[in-house]
Amino acid sequence: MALVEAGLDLFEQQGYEATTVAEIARAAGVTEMTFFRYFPAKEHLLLDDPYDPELIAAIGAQPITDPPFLRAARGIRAAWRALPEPETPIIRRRVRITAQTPSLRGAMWRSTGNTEQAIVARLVADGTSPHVARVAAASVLAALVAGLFTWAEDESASLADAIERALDVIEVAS
Amino acid sequence: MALVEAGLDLFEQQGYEATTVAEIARAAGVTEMTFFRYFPAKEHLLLDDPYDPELIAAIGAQPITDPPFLRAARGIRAAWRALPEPETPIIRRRVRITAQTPSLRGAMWRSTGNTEQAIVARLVADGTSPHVARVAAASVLAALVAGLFTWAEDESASLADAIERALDVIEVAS
DNA sequence: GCTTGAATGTTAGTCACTAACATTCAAGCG
DNA sequence: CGCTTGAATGTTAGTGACTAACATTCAAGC
Repeated sequence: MALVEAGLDLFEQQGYEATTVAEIARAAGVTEMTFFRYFPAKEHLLLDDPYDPELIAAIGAQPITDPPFLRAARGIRAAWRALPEPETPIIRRRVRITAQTPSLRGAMWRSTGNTEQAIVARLVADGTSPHVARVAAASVLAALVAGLFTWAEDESASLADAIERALDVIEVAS
Repeated sequence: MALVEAGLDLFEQQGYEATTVAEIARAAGVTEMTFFRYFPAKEHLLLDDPYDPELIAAIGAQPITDPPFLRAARGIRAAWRALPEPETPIIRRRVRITAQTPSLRGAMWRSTGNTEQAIVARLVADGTSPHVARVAAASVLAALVAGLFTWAEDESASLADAIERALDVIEVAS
């Protein structure tokens, strides 16, 4: 989509906040109104939601004898290992812009809400108490996001490696 | 401050998004402009930033032989144990509204950015690599926030206990 | 050729937030 | 006691994200 192209270019040149939706629309040869028909908000040019179903399944497949926090971390690890490396160049640009823009970091966190809910539901269904599940889900997702952000800024790393290394940090007991 | 009172009341009655800054100002007998002189944004009625210095010191005091993730978690635990229980009723109302409003959850995450930076800096100064430090800080803070949210909705718990229980979840190796 | 439906445009409005300028009013000083 | 000054507040006008109602274009498909 031309809007994504235009948006990424402008964000990189001028910064996210300094770039106007009208500007992006104009650069894509289209009206502001049209922008909002494709994306519900400016931030959705950059935020895409990921692979929930695989993630949840992988968490469910962890040995139930492990504590919930470890099941969540190892589930995410397994799910990412199984995933094909996606078209990283665009993703990297998006994540990099997100990592550098405070308001987008917040938006990203908000947008992982669904994933968080899903992980909590999975853990609770396996017998974990809700408040434990919430902490485990939030904390593991935070690690994942931190890994993503680091990856975006470090040109040399592969996505899969970055995620694995992030999970290593929190799986202290492994 | 009358604005905080008015804001909390209105948010609880109508929800955060449905409440207008002008409304809050009017309820406090003041102008919209005045609101923005006291708070840089609507969300700052609810978000206050906490006890960074104590936190950082406590993390620095952990035995350097522990992995960074554990040092961060145990530092936060120690810092909170040492803190007096603050005027919880208002804090609980604020956190509850925040927990229930997606955009505020995002804002909260963004506003912990400073704390996160500070923790990262402390860990890095103690010899941890930046990317490991980032993951540890993000993940531990996520657990803390999740604990806060759970506490806000569970009338029976004490703040300190809620935090301790949240940290228990991620300190699997303890 | 005509109809219909999807994509796009237009206009007008709301709300958060900013900037420039004006007003009030209560010390504090000569 | 009048004057000055400075802080708190108000006024006006604007920008930018986003919404809603309505109009237009235009390319199938009959």
